Amino acid sequence: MNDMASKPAPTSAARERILRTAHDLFYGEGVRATGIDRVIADAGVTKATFYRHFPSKNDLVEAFLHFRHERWMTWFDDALARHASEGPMAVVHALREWFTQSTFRGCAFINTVVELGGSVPAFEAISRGHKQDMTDSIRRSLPADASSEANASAIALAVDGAIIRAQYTHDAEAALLPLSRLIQALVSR
Amino acid sequence: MNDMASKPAPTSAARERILRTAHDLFYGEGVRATGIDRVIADAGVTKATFYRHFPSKNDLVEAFLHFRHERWMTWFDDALARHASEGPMAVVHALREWFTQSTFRGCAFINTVVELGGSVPAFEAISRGHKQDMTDSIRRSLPADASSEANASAIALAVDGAIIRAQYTHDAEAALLPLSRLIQALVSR
DNA sequence: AATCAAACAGACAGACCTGTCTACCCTTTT
DNA sequence: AAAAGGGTAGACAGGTCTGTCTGTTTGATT
Repeated sequence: MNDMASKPAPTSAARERILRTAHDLFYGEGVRATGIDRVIADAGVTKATFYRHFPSKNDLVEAFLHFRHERWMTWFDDALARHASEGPMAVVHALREWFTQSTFRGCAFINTVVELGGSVPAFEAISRGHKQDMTDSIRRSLPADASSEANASAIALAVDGAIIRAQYTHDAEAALLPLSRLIQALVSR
Repeated sequence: MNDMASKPAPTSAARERILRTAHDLFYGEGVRATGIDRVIADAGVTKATFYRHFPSKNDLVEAFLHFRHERWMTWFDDALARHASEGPMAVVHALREWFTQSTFRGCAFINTVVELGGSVPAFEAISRGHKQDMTDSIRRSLPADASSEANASAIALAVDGAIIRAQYTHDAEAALLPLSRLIQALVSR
């Protein structure tokens, strides 16, 4: 007997379309600014189908954050590897790729925490996990010595500052230049 | 003759109450999360009175940002002066005062830009002005040499990162420790 | 061929949001 | 005394939001 009969398919064409559509809208225009109806219309599904896969909007937001995490970390690790020859400056060159994209609108995790405040603690926890993973990636890109842990944490903090600055100035270099200065100072002590 | 007859009083008890109420709600719960009705109820005025002073919600948000700017910069300059004996670390001690307040919920300007996206360019411009003034205050707290300008810009970027980290970790020291490390590295080259 | 899950189609409820409008009151100024 | 500005009180319009519901069609498995 199968007592999982009530669960929808864990994966399906409709579910994928909903998730990808939600990703583009939530990231590009904001979670709060994007209504469920808009996701449904753009994904080309119906309300019943949508609610079969995602019982509430919060469930969709959570799926969006996980999806975004996978996507972003894969890109970030790859970009750091491609710029490994730049040493500790690899992160600056990686971020430049991101900041200059026309779709850039800051960090999805920071944005979501700011937009929804502390009203959904689960989102904050997911965001902390994301930032921890980002910090670990940065640490792995540094020479492994006694200070790499603390340096990675400091660089990650500066990266968040750079993301925010790129977001409100719409100027990648205005964010990357001070970031370079900070990293340079940190690793050349 | 008085051709300003149609303008409401530039200052009045009701207007002050609306603005202070809006400040607490907009900062504490978010601009988007706070409805006009809530501001009106908490301020103890009526809708007609509210709309006499602020023709639209956006007008109130703009007044809120100016009010917040005055309030925050006054505190920040004072805090930097009080911790001047700490040298370049003054900013860390100043921020500790803020981060440990129970009402701390990040930077009102970053939050507003993130919440409303680019939908209201005026808010982005006000936020850039605020960050410029913050950077200038930081610069004035540093020894005036050839690198103070660039250092202030870098520290301001790190401060934004620290604000964000304090906001999503709810842990002041988790933000202040890496910030200290960055500043220390920067000024001790 | 029968069955069943998944998707389609779209009406509907109930809440909340911004902003308008009518009517009355009180205080200050003229 | 009268006029006028700022306030109280609250109904109302028109839109948007999340989420529920009824019923139909399609397609794959059995």
